[in-house]
Amino acid sequence: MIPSTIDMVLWKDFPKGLRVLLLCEDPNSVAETKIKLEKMDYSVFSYSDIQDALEAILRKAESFHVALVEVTVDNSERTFEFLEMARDLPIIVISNDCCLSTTMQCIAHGAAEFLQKPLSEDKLRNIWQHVVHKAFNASESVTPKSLKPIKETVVSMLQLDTKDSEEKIKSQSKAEDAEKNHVDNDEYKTTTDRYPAPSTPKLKQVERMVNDENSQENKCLTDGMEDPKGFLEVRKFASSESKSVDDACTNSIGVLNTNRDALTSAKQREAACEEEVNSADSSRPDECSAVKASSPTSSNVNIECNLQSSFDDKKKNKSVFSSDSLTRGSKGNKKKMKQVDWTPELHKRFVQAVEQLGIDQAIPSKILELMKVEGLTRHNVASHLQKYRMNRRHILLKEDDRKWQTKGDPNSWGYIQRPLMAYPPLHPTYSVPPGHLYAPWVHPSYQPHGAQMWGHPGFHAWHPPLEMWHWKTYPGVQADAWGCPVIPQYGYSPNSHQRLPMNYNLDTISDRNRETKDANGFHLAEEVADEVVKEAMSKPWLPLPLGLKPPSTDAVLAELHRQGIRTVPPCARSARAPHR
DNA sequence: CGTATAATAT
DNA sequence: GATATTATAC
Repeated sequence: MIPSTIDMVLWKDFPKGLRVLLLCEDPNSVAETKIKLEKMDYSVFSYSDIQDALEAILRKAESFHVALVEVTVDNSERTFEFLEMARDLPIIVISNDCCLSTTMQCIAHGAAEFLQKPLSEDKLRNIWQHVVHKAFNASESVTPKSLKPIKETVVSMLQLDTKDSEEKIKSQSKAEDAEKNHVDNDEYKTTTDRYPAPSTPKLKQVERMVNDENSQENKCLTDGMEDPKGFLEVRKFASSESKSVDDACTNSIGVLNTNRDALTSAKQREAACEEEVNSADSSRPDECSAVKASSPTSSNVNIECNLQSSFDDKKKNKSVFSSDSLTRGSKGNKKKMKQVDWTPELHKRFVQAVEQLGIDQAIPSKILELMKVEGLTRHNVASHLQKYRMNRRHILLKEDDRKWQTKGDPNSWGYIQRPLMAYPPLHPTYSVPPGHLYAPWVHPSYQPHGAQMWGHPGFHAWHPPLEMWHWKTYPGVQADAWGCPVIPQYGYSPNSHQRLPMNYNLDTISDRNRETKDANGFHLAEEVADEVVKEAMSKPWLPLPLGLKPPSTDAVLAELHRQGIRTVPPCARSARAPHR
């Protein structure tokens, strides 16, 4: 299963021949930089037009290993778009502009680094580090093909550099073969950790990581895994993108990430590391691990957990060596926790699937099918659906209570308020009071990361428009509301990024969610209305929830009378019991 | 499939 | 120690 990395052909003089996409609108600048880069044996493909560069990337993304892009005050918007389009590549932005806001925005849009011009030789020479970083840290599924050889090369180099590593890796491979269904569970880590400490702990970590990566890659390849890009995008943004390449690569390629931020987030996701040792369920061997493999952070979880353990003995004892996990391993009959982390993205996919089906058609198997998330099981979906429904019910009941409380006083303020809307009217100027009717659900593990990531002192100086983050992370903002439909926001354009100024027919490529929103906007609205009506009909005793106009009292009485019903109990349970 | 409940995390 | 989340049993 594990490809023998030893057989890999080494990339001699590694950075040499690395293919660099260079994009500067100033022709002189392009030429100048190109020459510099070529002196360092990079292969440079230069463009002075964003669209040309974009087309090149989209035509053959794997032609490049890294992109060097100049941003200017004039082209920043388009450059940001470019960054988004080329997210899978490591991108270094260069600029004369040293404004923090610009820098931030570039990084936020996916740039790996922001280099101030003029470009020194040193700066240019080191751009390969970003390639390595990306090769290791991007999720398997979004890693451009061009970066895979990089990883292999680095792996090979590391192996050659360490005498006993090869053996260790073999051992690990065995361990993994034995446990190949559980890529990053406790036993796996425990097993590897049990081996005698090699020369340097850090190298050990790297090797382990490398192995993890390989195994995941293997799985992905053999599974022909689908890559729901929209789903992956955010996590990538939230985790690996934030890592500093300088920290990672300058000292030693091996120390991929030792900064505390990552460790902190590792703490938060420690749960993900803690897994069943002896996952008894062999009926769907690949699925459990595949979920993790399909998540871009999965490898990072491992990395971070490993790093974490080396930094934090207490945690290590708990998460890696705890008797608990060993016991579980021997027994192998306890519940596996957290095979699936319902990240906001995953949840969004879920919600979208549910809505696409309509609430009454939304059964686990169909949702699962629609979600197209590799490795997710029907059980996972069912479980989540259960929670989703309960939440939904809860919300509806609350609203109902409110209505009942005011039912006797049609003129009361509450009653007038009553036409409750699950979503704002399709009007640009309408905004939902946050948490008013339906509190948007934000995954607890998401925001802290973001906060940490941007929590450095300079951050608050530049206040990023909130909408921007929404756009980046939650294109269908409402999609994350529990039990609340995903609502297209017609006419709402938080900032100029939202609507692409460019004529490329590519916008849907980079932002699937926008596409979804636009393409399904009315469809979703219909679904919503449909669902609401069904809900109302199935629970006639409940108040009409969504601003549906109740029939006039006269009309109701007339109809009842027509059906022969003359007296109506105050709380008639069902209008569908028409018999006398 | 849907719900209840156990196991675990926070 | 209550609550939330997820897996699993029914």
